[in-house]
Amino acid sequence: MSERFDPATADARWQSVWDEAQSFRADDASTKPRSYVLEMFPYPSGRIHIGHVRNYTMGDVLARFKRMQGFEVLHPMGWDAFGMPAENAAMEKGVHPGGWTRDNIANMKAQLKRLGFALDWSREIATCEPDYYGQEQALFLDLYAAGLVYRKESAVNWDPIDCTVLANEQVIDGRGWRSGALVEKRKLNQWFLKITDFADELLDGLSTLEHWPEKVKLMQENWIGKSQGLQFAFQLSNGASLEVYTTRPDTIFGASFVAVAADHPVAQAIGTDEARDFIALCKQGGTTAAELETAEKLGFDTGLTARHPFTGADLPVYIANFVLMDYGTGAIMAVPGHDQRDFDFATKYALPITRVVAASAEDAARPFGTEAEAGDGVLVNSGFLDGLPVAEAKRAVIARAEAEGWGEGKTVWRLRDWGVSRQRYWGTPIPFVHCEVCGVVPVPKKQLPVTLPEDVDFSVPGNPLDRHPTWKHVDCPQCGHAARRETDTLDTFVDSSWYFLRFASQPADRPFDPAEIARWLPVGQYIGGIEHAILHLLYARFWTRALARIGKIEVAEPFASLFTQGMVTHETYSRVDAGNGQPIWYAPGEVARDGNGATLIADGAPVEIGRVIKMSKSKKNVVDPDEIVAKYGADAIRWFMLSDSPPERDLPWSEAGIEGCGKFVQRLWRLFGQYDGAATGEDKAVDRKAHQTIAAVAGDIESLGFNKAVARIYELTGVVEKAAPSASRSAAIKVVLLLIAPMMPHLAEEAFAAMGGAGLVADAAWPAVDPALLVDDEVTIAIQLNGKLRDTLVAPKGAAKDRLEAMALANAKVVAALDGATPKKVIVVPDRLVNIVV
RNA sequence: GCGGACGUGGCGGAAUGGUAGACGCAGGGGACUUAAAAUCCCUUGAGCUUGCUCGUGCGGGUUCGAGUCCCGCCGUCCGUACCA
Repeated sequence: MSERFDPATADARWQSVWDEAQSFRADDASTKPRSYVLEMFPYPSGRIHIGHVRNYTMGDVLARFKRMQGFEVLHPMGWDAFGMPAENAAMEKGVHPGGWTRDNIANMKAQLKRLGFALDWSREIATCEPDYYGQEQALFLDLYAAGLVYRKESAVNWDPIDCTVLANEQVIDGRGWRSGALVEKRKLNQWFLKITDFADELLDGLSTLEHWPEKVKLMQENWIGKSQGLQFAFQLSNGASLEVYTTRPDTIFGASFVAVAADHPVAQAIGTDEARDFIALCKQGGTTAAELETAEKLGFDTGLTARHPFTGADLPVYIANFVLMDYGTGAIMAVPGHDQRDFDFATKYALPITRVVAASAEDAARPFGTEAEAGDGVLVNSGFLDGLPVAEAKRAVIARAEAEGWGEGKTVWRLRDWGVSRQRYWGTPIPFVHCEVCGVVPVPKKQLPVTLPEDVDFSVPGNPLDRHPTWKHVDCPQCGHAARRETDTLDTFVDSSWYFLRFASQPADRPFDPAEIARWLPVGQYIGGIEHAILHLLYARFWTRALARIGKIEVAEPFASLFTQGMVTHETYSRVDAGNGQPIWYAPGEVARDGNGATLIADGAPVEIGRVIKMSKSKKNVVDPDEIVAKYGADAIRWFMLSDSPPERDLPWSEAGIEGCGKFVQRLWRLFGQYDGAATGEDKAVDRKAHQTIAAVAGDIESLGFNKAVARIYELTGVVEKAAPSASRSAAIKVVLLLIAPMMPHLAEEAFAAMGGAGLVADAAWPAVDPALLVDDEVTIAIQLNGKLRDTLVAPKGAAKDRLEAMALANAKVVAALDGATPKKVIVVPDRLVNIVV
């Protein structure tokens, strides 16, 4: 063997060996047990980011490990290729979104190949290609036929200068990012998917997802937001009635005003100039929840009153900017004492704040501080409800309302239907035609795909499809009259809601073959960022259930096991610009870093080391995976991605860290060079360590605890290095090679070949474990006095409690501490500790 | 605003309610070398009286025993429905 492992030649050599052998091609006809390992596919932004490397390395280790364990593994890769950045590039650089995207895909694919991922490239998908989005259009038509697609008015961010719809991301401090104009809400007729039809299923289904993180399930549960409440009608002073919904019917005696949303019919009907001005005021600003909820609470007194169903009091009716038309009925009864938004509003407009829930009946008159009290307690100042706990009072009010006929208990969901219309070019065209005679007409399936026109103009803001000279002019598929093609495209979340099905099966004439789907799905392990905890993962669950409901597939949940990985972060380097006081950021490559500080290479003067944050172009704290691979090899960067930080947490990138990984690659190479197949003699300690490590690492990989697996491999490596030559040692060297094979596959192949091994490590089996070698026969027992460690003793494993107690009581330190006294109590935990309480 | 998570040495972190700091990085000391690189060995939570005290964001609580469980704070991060 050569002295050093040379990734510059070895990496590419093994990558092409795997390619030619089609080592990672999933065989649909295989009789082996199957394992579908999937990482969230990337948006082709231009370059692979270190975060991608981390995500795909984790998936790769698992995929290779599953292969070693005898599974037929499906481990595919593709491109979430529609989206705004391509249009931005078109506007800024004058390139075509398609050309830009496809160039990026080519570059990023080459980058992924250099990292040696065990991917089945024969199943590669790009969502921007008609063979993918055409099938998506077919599925969309199926959902439409099943009544799960409809149109309704909905608000968007409108830039009044550019006359264009803005994404939330394009609204900065309430202004359009290019024009700087104050953004307003504008209503458009848009396409919706009936995800709310599945609210119950999506909620109940969470309990079947045993291998999902609890936090993600909890977030989805809260997002779906099932609540039981009371819907009831107030009689208004103008003779009309007003339906309101409340989740706190128990607090009804504390209602001091009623509020409606600005686009509620009651508000619209006021008709005075002042009311119109106020409603216009509510239209200012963007559509995000964060913006709506943090905006100053504003109200307009309509002059109407609403009669309280119990007290008969006349409550003022306000139009309020914090009431949402999309939730409940768009109107509320406001109880300032026990809801913070109502409290803020009542304080501002000097409305009464009444206590109706208190810790106890004696507490009924206690004044409020500066906040509402939303907590539990008993009802006070509430007539027939006095003394009841909150939950009972809720039931009592609902029962009374139903008995008297003015209201009913109702389940309401926070989840809203999914608006999928986007007024943009670079997305899946929505396959519909608007005909003056027939109305909205679906494009017949045989005319699919509806493809995007290539000749588009990005020189002015707005949707190029809308102003294209010919594309949108078509004949009605139904009556043949001149008609207009739908120019909205689908939300890119639709593209990512079924790609995992297309990976499993991709016939040319259908979206997928249900039989193949049944064989591969659900995905055994899905890995991606926590930022997708709600939207992407909920939409994908919804699509799967919707396709199941209409009989296309028989899968209920797409992802059996989910893992959310942390971000890759890096220190920031900056200096304050003397001129404008703004920081100037420097890239890691421009900076020389030692143990104490950092200096700018260009002038040798110090720069400030800032916080460790997510890598971002604006802060320049990015590193390019290609440069790292060129310098240290693919295995070193893969090893770094798995080391130290637990995979669900952030991983701070460091030069020192990657250098250490490069050194470890060489250290292993030297160890592998010491392999001697002819060595003889047994070394029980080495055997034991090797087998314990095999079992532990397998468990760690299975549970994606890569950092722990890495630590154990370091330990075993240290033990084997120090051991004297023996057959055990040689066997252990081979064990190390197989354990690191999923993580550092190039090194493993190169060393295996140099040892004279036959075949590929990529096809090797995971080493077998001898259970007899897993247990030690002696354990160290802690001796505690009052829970504090005083000494330890060595005892045979499984020693009886009274024997351990006797050994501990005979301990010199214990004898000294007791000084002849009898201990109050002795707690013995077998194989663990003896705690003597004095 | 709302929902969710996280917080342990100089740094990343380990620890079924049971010996806090495994393993790695960085630091200190040494070996090898003409020298350097590479490699190897030893050492490294803090304090002091050198065998004891204190130590897991802060304040309480439960327990024989709390990094771990409970209550209340503080800080940071993620999501918030048109970023992907």
